[in-house]
Amino acid sequence: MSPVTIKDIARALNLSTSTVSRALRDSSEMNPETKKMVLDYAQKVNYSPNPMAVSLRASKSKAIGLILPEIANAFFSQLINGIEDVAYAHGYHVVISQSHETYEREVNNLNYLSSRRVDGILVSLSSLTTDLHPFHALMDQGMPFVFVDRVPQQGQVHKITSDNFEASYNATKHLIELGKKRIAHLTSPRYLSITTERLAGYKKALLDYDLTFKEELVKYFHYGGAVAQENEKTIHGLLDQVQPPDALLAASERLTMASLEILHKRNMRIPEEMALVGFTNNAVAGLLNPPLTAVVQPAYQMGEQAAKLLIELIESPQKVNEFQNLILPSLLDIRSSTIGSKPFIS
Amino acid sequence: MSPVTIKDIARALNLSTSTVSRALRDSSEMNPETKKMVLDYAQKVNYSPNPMAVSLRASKSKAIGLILPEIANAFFSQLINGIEDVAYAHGYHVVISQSHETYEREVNNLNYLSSRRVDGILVSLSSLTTDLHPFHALMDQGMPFVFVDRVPQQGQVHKITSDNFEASYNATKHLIELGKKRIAHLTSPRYLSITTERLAGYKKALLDYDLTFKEELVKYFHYGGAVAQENEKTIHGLLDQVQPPDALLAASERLTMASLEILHKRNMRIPEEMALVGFTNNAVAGLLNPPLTAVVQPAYQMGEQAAKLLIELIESPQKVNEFQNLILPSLLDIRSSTIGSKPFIS
DNA sequence: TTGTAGGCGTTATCAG
DNA sequence: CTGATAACGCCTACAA
Repeated sequence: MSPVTIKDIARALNLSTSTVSRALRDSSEMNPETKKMVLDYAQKVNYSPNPMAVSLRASKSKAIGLILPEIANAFFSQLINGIEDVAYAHGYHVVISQSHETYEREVNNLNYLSSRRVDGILVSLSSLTTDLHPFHALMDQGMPFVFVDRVPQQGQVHKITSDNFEASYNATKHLIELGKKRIAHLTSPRYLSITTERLAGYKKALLDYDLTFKEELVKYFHYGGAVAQENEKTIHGLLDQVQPPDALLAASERLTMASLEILHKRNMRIPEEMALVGFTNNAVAGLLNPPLTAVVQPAYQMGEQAAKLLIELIESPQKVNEFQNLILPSLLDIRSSTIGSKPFIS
Repeated sequence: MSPVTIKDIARALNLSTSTVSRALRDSSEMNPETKKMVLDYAQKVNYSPNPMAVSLRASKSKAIGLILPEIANAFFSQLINGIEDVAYAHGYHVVISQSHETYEREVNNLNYLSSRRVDGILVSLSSLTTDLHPFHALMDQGMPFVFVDRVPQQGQVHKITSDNFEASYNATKHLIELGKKRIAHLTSPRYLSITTERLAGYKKALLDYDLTFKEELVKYFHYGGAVAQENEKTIHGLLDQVQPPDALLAASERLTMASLEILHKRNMRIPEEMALVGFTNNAVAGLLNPPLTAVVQPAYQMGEQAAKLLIELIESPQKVNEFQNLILPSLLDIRSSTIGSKPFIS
């Protein structure tokens, strides 16, 4: 009924628990026949070691913590996918927690995970995080950390990101080459790394193509698009400016969809009146009205790499003696919301 | 550096570990002053109990396992959301694993979770699962189980589902009332509960409105829509029949999107030539081309209820002496893919 | 009211 | 080559 233990096996085979343990750990310093006997019996009774006992003994939980803004989002769920696959393959399980884009919950989760004694933590920062002290406090205590996608702007940490500068540069360039002159950029709060990098790519493209950067065409969304009211107010405000934009570059899933929705409501012709490029990993971008030109981040691969690095950090910290900073390329999927082969009629 | 233990506190305060333990557990059988002293000190040094030790002692892991087909899917990620929130609030963490719609990986995950000594398991079955023996074997050993959404067709188990019959009935009725006569149903393999129930709702609506059920208008997808090749072959086949349908009712996220994509490719007018209703929790259903009439399941609530029930089962099994079978209502979001207020031009 | 001792399951060290 | 012992951190009879 209750799980078989080493003690049970020892009793059944008239051996000591140490011998059984040795056999199970496949030690070479023992009689091969004894070993075989133990292994066979263990197999027969379907023995599997109690992970809590192993963990207690080794002071390792074989668990990694994950803190991210939200789960129900194409980018993050693909990211989890990559993380889970790698973690699982290495015998780790993943404890997921969501910050819901608030700093308070993020710190709560951090405390929860450390009290859970996870062996390492993966983080994608909330849009409201400015103070990294709680993270550094844990790092100083030796907890391995890897940041993914939304990483700290400064400080020595391990990070896995996608090439936000390049992605944003290419998206902007694409719009410019289509003749757009007043390209607006809708993005997350300033203090996020992704914001800075995407903004920089956007600016550089303008510069390279002799368009002047206009501050009034950049809108920062405090909640990164998570609050519908803020989205509507700001986007309508942008479109109602005296000199409205002729194209939008939205820097997040939610901002992209909010923009599209508002363009629909205003019955604007896309891309003639207003072109739209958005960062999104949603699989149905091509089925939207109109099919959406999208910046697609390599979410699954980012998850894989992040988990891989974290597990290396956990298992052989000395091997990784420099701070890693891996940058994976994004894709620009060009569709009708910019090239407009199919007219959108509302 | 290393975490504070009860022993550390005992030493610092010149007490025995049992006294410290008692204070921490807020025992009444002790000197209030001693208790206060311990509590204050524990607070000061930021003591938190080692969960592995607690788990080993109590033989409870405070973890629940979750097996589902995939994470990167709007329905399942919302489901996880609900589960996580409830679990977290009760001090449990969730170990997620994906079957990727195969039976083999599902059984692997089951074994992994039980070797991990999770306190209970939540399952949404893969589309290929027919043999429930591995589940029942574990149940017989006392492992609490709750099934969600894709639940076993027979056998005494706890289940949380949405009202598939009603949802499907209403969707079909909606199509009939719009004048559709040849409504096709695209669905998962026959042995899934959701398939049977959705098929039954579909049939009943036809019956109630004097339309005859035609076997050739029902298509079962072995992989539940996960394999693009099967999707295309089957859907094109359906549309190429001598008497093609005039409406589609797709019973899963992937089948819905695959259908829409193929209708696009064939330049069909939706809903005039072909109406489409699909089961999907994708937030952007309203931004699709055309905006999609969707059956939306209460994924978050299903997750909450499932986690709540499982935790009850774990913590007070005697309280739940009957098999629960909770059925939550779905929503039908009616949009242009059926009522066609906005023409779709390709 | 507090302390001692033993055990949860495992493994490493040290004897034999 | 095998066995006894102790320890990981916590809790709880039982003893004082």
